[in-house]
Amino acid sequence: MTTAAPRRELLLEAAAGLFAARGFHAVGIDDIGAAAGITGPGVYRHFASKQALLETLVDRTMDRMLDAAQGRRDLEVLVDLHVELVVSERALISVWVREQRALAEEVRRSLRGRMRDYEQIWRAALSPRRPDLDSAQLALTVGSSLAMLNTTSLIESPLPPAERSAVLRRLALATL
Amino acid sequence: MTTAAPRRELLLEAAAGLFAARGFHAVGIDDIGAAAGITGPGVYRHFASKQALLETLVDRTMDRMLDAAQGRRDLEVLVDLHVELVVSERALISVWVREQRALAEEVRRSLRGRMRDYEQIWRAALSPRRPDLDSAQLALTVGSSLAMLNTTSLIESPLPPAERSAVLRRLALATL
DNA sequence: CCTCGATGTGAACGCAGGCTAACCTGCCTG
DNA sequence: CAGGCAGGTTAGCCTGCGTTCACATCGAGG
Repeated sequence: MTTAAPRRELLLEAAAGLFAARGFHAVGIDDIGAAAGITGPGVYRHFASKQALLETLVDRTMDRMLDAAQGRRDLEVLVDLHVELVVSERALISVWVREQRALAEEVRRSLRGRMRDYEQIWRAALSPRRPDLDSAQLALTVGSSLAMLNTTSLIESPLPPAERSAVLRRLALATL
Repeated sequence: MTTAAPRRELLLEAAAGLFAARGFHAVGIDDIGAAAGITGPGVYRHFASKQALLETLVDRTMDRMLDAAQGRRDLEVLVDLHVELVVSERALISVWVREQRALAEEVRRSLRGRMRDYEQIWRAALSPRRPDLDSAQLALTVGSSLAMLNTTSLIESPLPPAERSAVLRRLALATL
């Protein structure tokens, strides 16, 4: 039924859910293992450490953002792609947004670099539309818009996903 | 010069700065004490626990939001007040936004209730301007706008504070 | 003075929790 | 069929850290 999924993937899903719900530090290795159907120490057959699990999650999320946006020049397409990611992968986004501080400094640096690349794609798509903004204002605007999408996706709402997406899209375009 | 401030206030300031920079769990009691000029155990002369420190910080932030907004009916005034708070108290906002999960469930519940009150004030000010939105859309819009202000205030930017405020204000009004 | 409460200190306790060690099992392969 | 790697298990180590304890200091009143 559910899982032809190899254990490693199960662990990543379990960890994403738990980290999103309770926060990295509040989740124990035993919790993660149990949620994936094994005991705590078994996790170390698949990941070198609890931190490595978090790194993998955050890295993958960043990969997905960059892969999707790579080469796109149309701002509305970029918004749609980001909205799509953000509503369909709430747990990953939550972890990505809130738990970066739990990473080693070196990993965070590389991550910030890649995030800069991502924002650069957005800025390039935005700047022709907004000749009124200088580069610092452009950067802050893009950063805000993304921050809004990321954190808004975590808000509970009775609206069905399709309508949520529509609202998010409208809000993002309004800020841009 | 610096400190006629009683120790208790020093501790709160120190804790706010440290929690904002490193996160609640990554900060030790000894760090907090040291940053306020005493040793770790000395903290317990002023607060019952590390959690109590966090509670006080978060509670105060919520108080300030509610007090400022109480009775206001003009949306632009509400935006200005929030922007003002958010740019002048980055550490408090950072803690308030990111560390609520570290609180006991009971405290979080009460906090969510007060946050609902705060958003209710915003919704009341927004709804006459946006008859096109139903109540769920209104709620999500307000939530997004606030989420954007809160998290954007944490973004590093070369812009001077006054200009940052102006950008934030413009962005918030654009979403509303 | 003497005491007493407020405030701080160094030492130590206890426990949670990440991680390692030692061992078992079963499947795949030569 | 033998052997070995992949992937689990249980028990336990060990460190970090929040918290408590017993004791100093010191300014204020009686």
